[in-house]
Amino acid sequence: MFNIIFNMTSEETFNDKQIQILQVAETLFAENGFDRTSIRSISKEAKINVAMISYYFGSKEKLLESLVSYRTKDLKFQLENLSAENLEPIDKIDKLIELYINRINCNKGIYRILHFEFAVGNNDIKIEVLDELRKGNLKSLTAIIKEGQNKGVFRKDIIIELISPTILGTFFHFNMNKSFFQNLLHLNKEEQFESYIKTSLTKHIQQTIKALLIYES
Amino acid sequence: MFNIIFNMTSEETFNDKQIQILQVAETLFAENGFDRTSIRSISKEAKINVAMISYYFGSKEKLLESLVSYRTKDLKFQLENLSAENLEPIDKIDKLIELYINRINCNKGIYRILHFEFAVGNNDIKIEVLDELRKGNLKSLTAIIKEGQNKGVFRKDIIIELISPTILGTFFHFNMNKSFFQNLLHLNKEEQFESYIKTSLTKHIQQTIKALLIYES
DNA sequence: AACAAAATTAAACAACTGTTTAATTTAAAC
DNA sequence: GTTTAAATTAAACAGTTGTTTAATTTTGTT
Repeated sequence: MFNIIFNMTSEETFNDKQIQILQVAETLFAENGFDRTSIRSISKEAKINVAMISYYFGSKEKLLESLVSYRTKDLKFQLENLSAENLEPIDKIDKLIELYINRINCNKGIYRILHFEFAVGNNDIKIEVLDELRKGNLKSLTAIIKEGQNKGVFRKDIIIELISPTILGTFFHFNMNKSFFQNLLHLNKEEQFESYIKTSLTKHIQQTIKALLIYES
Repeated sequence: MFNIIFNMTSEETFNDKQIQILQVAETLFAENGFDRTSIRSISKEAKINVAMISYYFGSKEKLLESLVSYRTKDLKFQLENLSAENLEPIDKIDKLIELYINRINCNKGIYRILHFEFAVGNNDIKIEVLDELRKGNLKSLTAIIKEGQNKGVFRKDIIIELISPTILGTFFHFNMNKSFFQNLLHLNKEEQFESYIKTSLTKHIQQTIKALLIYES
């Protein structure tokens, strides 16, 4: 009857209606979380019938999976170019951190969702795309740090695996306690908060990582 | 009739039944998240009637609030004592980080809950206890850093507000991507993972913060 | 124009949600 | 033992949830 193929694992192409739904879902999931977002609110916001979501995606969870693969499609190759660039290792670190933050900041929605929905004991939802992405990131970072170590600029007793938790952890923690820090740092307006991330927070993280890499105790 | 005072802001004392409920709630909230945990499942696990939760705590959200204040009671005082201790600022930083991690690690449940439930745009749930806790933490940290700055040990252009996001963010990010790091660092057994946190991760964070505080660029 | 497939709809469904009710049992005080 | 308040219960309540049905409209093909 309604012969829709739900598991289009290799190459998913979404039509206009599906993309419309995905965009609304992204906004609402990011705003309220997966559980607190009803498919009725999605359908209402997207101005489509509730049944269309089941019709197109199969279920609410499948909708989330589709959303993830829709948004993390081209993300993978972003960092690889950087480590190949003709820059000093320390400047590469600066650029890498800036790239990280900018990238995540521009795709707040999906990263917020990922951060939440896949970190809980939410083992029902498993996405291997995410694992590949993380491993790719680690590889690029390792290349840069090894280069710096060979040049004698970076210390050699660094646990490289713990660098990105510090970068990303700091950023996410700051974002996730947004209202607290808005209040604390008097960043009431959205643009102020955004600006603070792009300048002070980015600089803080760069400073931190560089200090860790260079400082001799 | 059922004259129970729900807003016992200053001094809340819980009876055995309430503590029993709180403990079960903590486990289930941490395992499945706040939304995915029904009060029926709590009541079933705690072997009490559903109505008892409303009876004792007022509502599901109030239960969560009670849980938070129940678990974060004495952290505040531990930190306050630390900054008053007779130690060099740099050793206080070490101790503070160790205290943080140990504390959070021993109370995984509640911190996992906090991390998730209050980070989303979950503005319905507002807990002033949490805000006080964070501000208290910041105050203790500020005291230590200021002391170090006055002694000429720490640099003066540090944004103190961004220190604890780095400490906590790193720790949480590591924990929330547990399975990834277990795989990456070959910490398959639980005790190995725990041990890694207590040694390598703690050391990494201490090293990072100290480097940031001391390093002259 | 006629037909079939796809898209869209309103309504129903069944299960679950947090909370409240009113009745009953337990405990404490006198 | 009686009285009174607290604790506990099963049941009902009112709402929401994700999903499915079956009917209707739209679209594309011949």
